[in-house]
Amino acid sequence: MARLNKGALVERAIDAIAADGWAVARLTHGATHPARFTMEREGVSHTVKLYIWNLSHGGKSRSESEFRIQVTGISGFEPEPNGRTLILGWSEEFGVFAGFDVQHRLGPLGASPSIQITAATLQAGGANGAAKQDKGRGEWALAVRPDKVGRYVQHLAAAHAGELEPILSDEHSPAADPLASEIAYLADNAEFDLTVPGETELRAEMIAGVEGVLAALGSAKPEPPPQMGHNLPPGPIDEQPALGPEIEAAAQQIKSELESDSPDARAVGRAGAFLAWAGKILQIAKQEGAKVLEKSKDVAREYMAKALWGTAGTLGVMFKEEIVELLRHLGRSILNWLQHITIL
DNA sequence: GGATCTGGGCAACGACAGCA
DNA sequence: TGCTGTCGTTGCCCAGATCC
Repeated sequence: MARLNKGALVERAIDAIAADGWAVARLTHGATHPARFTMEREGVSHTVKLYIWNLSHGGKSRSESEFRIQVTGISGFEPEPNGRTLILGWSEEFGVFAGFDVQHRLGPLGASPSIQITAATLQAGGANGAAKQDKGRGEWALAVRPDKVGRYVQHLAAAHAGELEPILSDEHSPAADPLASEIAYLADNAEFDLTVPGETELRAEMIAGVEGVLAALGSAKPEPPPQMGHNLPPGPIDEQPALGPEIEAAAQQIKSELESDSPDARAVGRAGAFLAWAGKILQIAKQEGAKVLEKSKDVAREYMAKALWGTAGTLGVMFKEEIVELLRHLGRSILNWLQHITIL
């Protein structure tokens, strides 16, 4: 089986992440190993350390199903501080990456240690997008198709806890949105210190963002259905907004927490993750609506002039266009705040 | 500048140990 | 006994050094 040199292996992984919509900036170049890079998307940024080798069969004396990476050239794995650390193997044969959990590989290495994964896992990963294999002691090895690698990095901890749903869920799920995912991750996993300098300024920024959302919601009540004419669109324009009450409730909850003396950062984070995701869904609704409306430029112009859009059959949303940006901006503010108060 | 040599890195392979 | 993980050996490949 053809194998790739180190530079090509790093390139393969970075290309996969970039193809998923992440802006990748390399911090190391060529065949430097481990490679380091940053990946940024929609206000979410990760610094990543990448260890990667070719995935090869275990040998003639081994089970046919056994594949592995052989860890050479390093004396041990060093996790990226405040970032993600990937241990990958690339299989040209299966067209998937094998991913191993650095948290289980932090001890001293042998002379040429290997980490195994089965052909069945690799095959399932190629077929389904991702697959997991229980290696015991709470460790999960993964097989991840290149188009899912970006999502894998985003949900690294959950994936190696055996949860594939965030990697495999569809593009409308919260897990598919980096901003909502990162906020939710911090809300559920980080420890916070509200006494750090600068917290009050960031909190004030969030309150302003929440008030902006609430104000926009107040002025985005459904308008009377437009007259149906030969050039007016049919469909959801006359439907009631489905996400409006939930967005308003979440925004009010955040506002209430932030105005208290000791806000619950987890509650703010969870509500904030929902609002960020709601913004994403509205954005998708807008884009899908635009696709539909491409067939009639007159209709599209009229729609956009009213700054309204809708999605038939999914959410039935109908909002002013500015709400998308207000929700996403608020999401970024909440992420910034959570990161600021996270105890390292 | 091109050909050849050399050493290091790494993948391939196999032996062995531990464990269920 | 079979499976899995670790370790050592072998040989290939590549980059740098050297020579013509």
